[in-house]
Amino acid sequence: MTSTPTSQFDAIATLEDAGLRITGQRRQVVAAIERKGGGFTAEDIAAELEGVGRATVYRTLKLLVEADLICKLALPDGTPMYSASRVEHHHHSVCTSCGAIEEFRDTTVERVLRSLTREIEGEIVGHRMEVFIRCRKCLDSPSG
Amino acid sequence: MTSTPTSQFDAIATLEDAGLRITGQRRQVVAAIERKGGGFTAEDIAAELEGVGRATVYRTLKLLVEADLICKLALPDGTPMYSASRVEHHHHSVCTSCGAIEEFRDTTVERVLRSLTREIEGEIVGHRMEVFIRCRKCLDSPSG
DNA sequence: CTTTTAAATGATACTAACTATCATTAAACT
DNA sequence: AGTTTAATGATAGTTAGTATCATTTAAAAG
Ligand SMILES: [Zn+2]
Ligand SMILES: [Zn+2]
Ligand SMILES: [Zn+2]
Ligand SMILES: [Zn+2]
Repeated sequence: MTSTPTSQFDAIATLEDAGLRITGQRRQVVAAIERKGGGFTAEDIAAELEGVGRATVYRTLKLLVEADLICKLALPDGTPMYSASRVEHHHHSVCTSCGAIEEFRDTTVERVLRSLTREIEGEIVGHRMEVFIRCRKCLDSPSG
Repeated sequence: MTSTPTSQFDAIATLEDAGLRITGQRRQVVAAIERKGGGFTAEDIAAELEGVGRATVYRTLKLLVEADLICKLALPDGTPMYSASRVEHHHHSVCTSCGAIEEFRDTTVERVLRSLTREIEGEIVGHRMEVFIRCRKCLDSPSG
């Protein structure tokens, strides 16, 4: 992995630039996200940060999603997951066995989007693409 | 729209072929889905079919998703929506203003998938792509 | 450095979208 | 028609949030 890890200062600075107050709780949520690797749930964060209320965790995650600092996505069954954004525009691979989430960038996806302009009625305002995988770790594990 | 509408007989026959019992409730859920156009929620169906229990509606929708007769997808904020499948493998356009869902097929998306095999660690088992739009109806409405 | 003030927090209650339990009902096979 | 077993529905429980509102606190003002 050669991408730069998300810096706490970046996330905090972005919130600050948006005119939001930098509270201890928001610092804690951002720090917890940085400690997570691939993907996490809101409840993961809430459980880890006993000193931060559940409502505040959800409120902060929503702010971070709106600021494009994290992504909210769904497993095939709809279970919501969050994932820290490390590169600007990206898509996700999600392991259906262990839930591991990785980002990937692929310009061919964007090229497809441009070709869809002809097929789709209306104005395209965004898109989402998820690739479901069995990750290397899960493939290599004894349970196959 | 030139695609063939989903036939109730198809859905019922598919469930039957899977060894499931054809109950009055399942017929009613399938019929309700056929009456819907673009997209619907589980609660839409439950509210419309007063004679069918909510649990049964959710159970039936799950069966139909598993049989690929309907798709479950999410609005940008994660709100789950269902949409009848009319063509075999497809993706969705979702209007972020009114929630209207349309299917589209695009072979270039599948070509992208093949190219991703080189970029993504692990074995690709599936994918999902949603294009968010403002539909013609919403663009043409007085509120812009 | 205090004071001010509006944003943020947390406890609580509530909602949405399911899921589990289990006694009762009814497909479908004989 | 009788038997069996899947399916149903009422109820309660779970997960992932959102709304309310009294209390706290960040940060701007003095
Ligand atoms: Zn895995
Ligand atoms: Zn993209
Ligand atoms: Zn619309
Ligand atoms: Zn596809």
